[in-house]
Amino acid sequence: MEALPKYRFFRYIWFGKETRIMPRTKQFDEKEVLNKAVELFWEKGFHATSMQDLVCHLGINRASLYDTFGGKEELFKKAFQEYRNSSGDIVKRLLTGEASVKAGFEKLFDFAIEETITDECRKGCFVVNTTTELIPGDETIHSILSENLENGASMFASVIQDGIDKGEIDSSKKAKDIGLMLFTFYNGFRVVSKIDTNPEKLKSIVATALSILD
Amino acid sequence: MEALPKYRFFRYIWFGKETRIMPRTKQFDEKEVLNKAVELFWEKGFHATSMQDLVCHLGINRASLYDTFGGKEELFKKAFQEYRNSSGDIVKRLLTGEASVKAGFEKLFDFAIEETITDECRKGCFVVNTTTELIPGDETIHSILSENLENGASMFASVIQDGIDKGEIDSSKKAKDIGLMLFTFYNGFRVVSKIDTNPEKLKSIVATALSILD
DNA sequence: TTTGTATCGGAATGATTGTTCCAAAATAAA
DNA sequence: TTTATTTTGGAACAATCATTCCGATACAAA
Repeated sequence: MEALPKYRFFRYIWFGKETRIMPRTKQFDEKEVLNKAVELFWEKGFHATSMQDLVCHLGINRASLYDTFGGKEELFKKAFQEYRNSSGDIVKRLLTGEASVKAGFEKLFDFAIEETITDECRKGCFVVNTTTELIPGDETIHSILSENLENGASMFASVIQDGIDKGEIDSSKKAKDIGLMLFTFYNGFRVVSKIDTNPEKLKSIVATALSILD
Repeated sequence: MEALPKYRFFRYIWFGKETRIMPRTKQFDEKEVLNKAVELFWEKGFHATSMQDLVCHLGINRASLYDTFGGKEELFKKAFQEYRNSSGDIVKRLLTGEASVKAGFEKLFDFAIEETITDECRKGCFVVNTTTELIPGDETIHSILSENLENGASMFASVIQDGIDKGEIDSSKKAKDIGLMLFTFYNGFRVVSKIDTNPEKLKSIVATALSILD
């Protein structure tokens, strides 16, 4: 026998007026807890992270976790979205905040190197990790990643096109092609820098890749 | 109380002469079964592949699996080694079997594209997948991946150096730097081609990357 | 203060995890 | 054929998995 649905704020609906009674408030900051989930999924990936891990590290109760974020998959997707939002903003800021196109790309890769040497547990890039872990698999994630690829490559391309328009970059070059290529390279860079964190080596790799802009 | 070790071929050892008795032989081809394990781990990764999955797809018994390959981790490492051996051979053959350096790299990337459009389940590259899944984590795997990076990049570099020596590539270029950069790009290419399998798009990305050899 | 309801802590659930064990079948040498 | 020993199939195992449930607690509104 199936249970009846549990209606919240029963009296409010029943009497049709503002007699809603507010219960106990949440005892944690939802954003803060979500950021902790980001850290954990980012480091270990979806499958290797257990709900037990999350309960331990998030500092909130099991039931609160389910009530607030849904199940494991739902929480992962929220955490992933949170990461994409914040890291997307950072990438845009780094790339467009410099005097020249090349300086922008250098800033972006310097930031990735900084993250690599700072983060002693080598989490890499959450998006790249998720790409290799969850394709093939979840279709929702796949379409998010497709959109991300599209946006990232076209962001790269538009910055380069600006450089071409300003005469900063040779007009024989194709912004779209180079943008897509550098975005692809960026993905590889986040893979390789999980293996080898030597900053000089990483800087040299970046310099060689960015020579395509000269 | 700990169990005594089980000595195999007991009588042989005991009497010190060739009285060994041969038992029942294995009813499966070890190499064949290992290749099926490669397929499964390659597609799903280490954590998402269960022993139950393996028992189902390998077609051999649970006990045989443990007797022949050890536990899950041991089997994964053997499967991973098998993949590295065979794919390493392929990469070397593709890269060095052409008339020019650039043609070699084109062959290599064409092969990757072919694999991408042939394999409808988008497994990508087992090595790249393993890098992002198991770092941070297993130190044995990490050192194998370090060695792989070293070998791959220096193979790329030596091919390029040959091209420079033959006057095929401008002598102002540094083989080691370009080799490392292209190897990094290759990693990214295997990530991106999990998301987008459009062969024309992929070919265009490769062409742009390889323009560094001109 | 009373009241109703959401949060909380933790136990409970059933499914699945990796691994081990054992009796029965199989087989190469004696 | 007998013998010794491994392979094999499947049950059994304890641990862990994601999820649900429930009584106690806490709190905003009445």
